[in-house]
Amino acid sequence: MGTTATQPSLWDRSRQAVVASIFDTAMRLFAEQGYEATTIAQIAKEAGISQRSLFRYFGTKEDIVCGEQEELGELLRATVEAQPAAATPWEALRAGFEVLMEAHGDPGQLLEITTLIFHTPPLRARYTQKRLRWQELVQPAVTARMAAGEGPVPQVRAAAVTATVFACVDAATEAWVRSGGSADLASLYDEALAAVRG
Amino acid sequence: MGTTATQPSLWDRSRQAVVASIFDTAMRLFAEQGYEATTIAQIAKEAGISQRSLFRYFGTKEDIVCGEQEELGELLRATVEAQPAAATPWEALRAGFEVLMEAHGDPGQLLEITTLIFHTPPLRARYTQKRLRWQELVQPAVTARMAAGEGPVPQVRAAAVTATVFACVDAATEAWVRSGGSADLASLYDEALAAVRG
DNA sequence: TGTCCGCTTGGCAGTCACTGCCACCCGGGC
DNA sequence: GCCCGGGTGGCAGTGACTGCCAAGCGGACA
Repeated sequence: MGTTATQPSLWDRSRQAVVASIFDTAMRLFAEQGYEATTIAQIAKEAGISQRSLFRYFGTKEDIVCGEQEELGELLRATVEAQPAAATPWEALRAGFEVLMEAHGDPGQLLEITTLIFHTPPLRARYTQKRLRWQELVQPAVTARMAAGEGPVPQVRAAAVTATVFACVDAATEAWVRSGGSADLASLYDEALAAVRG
Repeated sequence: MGTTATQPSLWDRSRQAVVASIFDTAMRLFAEQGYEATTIAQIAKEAGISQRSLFRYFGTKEDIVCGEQEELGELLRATVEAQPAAATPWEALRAGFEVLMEAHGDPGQLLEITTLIFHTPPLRARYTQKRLRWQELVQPAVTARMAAGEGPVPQVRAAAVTATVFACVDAATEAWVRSGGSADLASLYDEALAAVRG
């Protein structure tokens, strides 16, 4: 997919507009009444769209909030694999997450989304499930970097390293949310990893 | 009766019997047709109980499989807190999981349950969600052990250590499932943690 | 023994997320 | 003017789950 730098295409444009409209409406309602108390019917109505069409844009209610993770996973994988061969898995993954953080435009909105996810159990479950997919995506790169100079790497070892990095990202994100977004996410991550590996 | 620890109470007994009957029926059907293709109505019918009552024993379909995690969390917390004060958080948590593994009677059934969970995304999401609760339970004990001799411990650090241990348990469990139960779970865990902290 | 009481149970109707199906509309090519 | 492909809405249905209420059942007690 890296080849086709997909142009806006006028058709995508309107699609993006509809998606954004649904998303904004939903986030407003979630903030006003809570996630569970807001029904799909209500979101569709206020966004001026049929319930049926809403499900064509977002497969599930959870995906209205957690949807964009899909694309970001690919970016993470590509970034990690693009790191210099000399980089350790830890360094490569850290670089990957650094890019992800920059990739998100509005930091205020990111905080809003993340806070909602971390305070809503079913959303957090979905979020974790998608991050599991990310782990599978970067696993090959991690395995390759761990194999440098030595024999084959047991899957457990690569899986453990990957999962640990994600666990630290999680701990850092939680602390970031708890701080109301005032703390520095990258510093929190470094402190988390230092506590583990230090 | 003599010791206050467990009161069979005759009433609990029949409850346990009903729970086991529902559980066995469900696991059989899940194995035959898959988790998603099996409906609550079908489980209730084959277990000879009304749908309404089934939901009184298991709040959700997922809890039929992931239900017993609730009680085990308390056992984990108690065990970790009961470790000698000199034990590091890593040692205390490892001891906790060791007890958990022994706590489960039938290892074959444990493998069956775990395999099902790891192969069914919504179940795995639920499972992860419950393990998050375990993390909250043991967090105080971890914090206390990290504070030994030093100043207050930032929450990120304790959360990172806890989450890392759980990540390694997860990696080990996945490898264990992949091996069909033939590998040794404790050894896999040790190897996972060594890959991270080594 | 009969009666009351608390607890469990089952059925029923309703909600909500989500899906399949089909009829409809709308812009562009011929 | 006609056709046609893709987006859209409505509608009925499924499956998980909940609230409500009436019925059963065992024990306590007179």
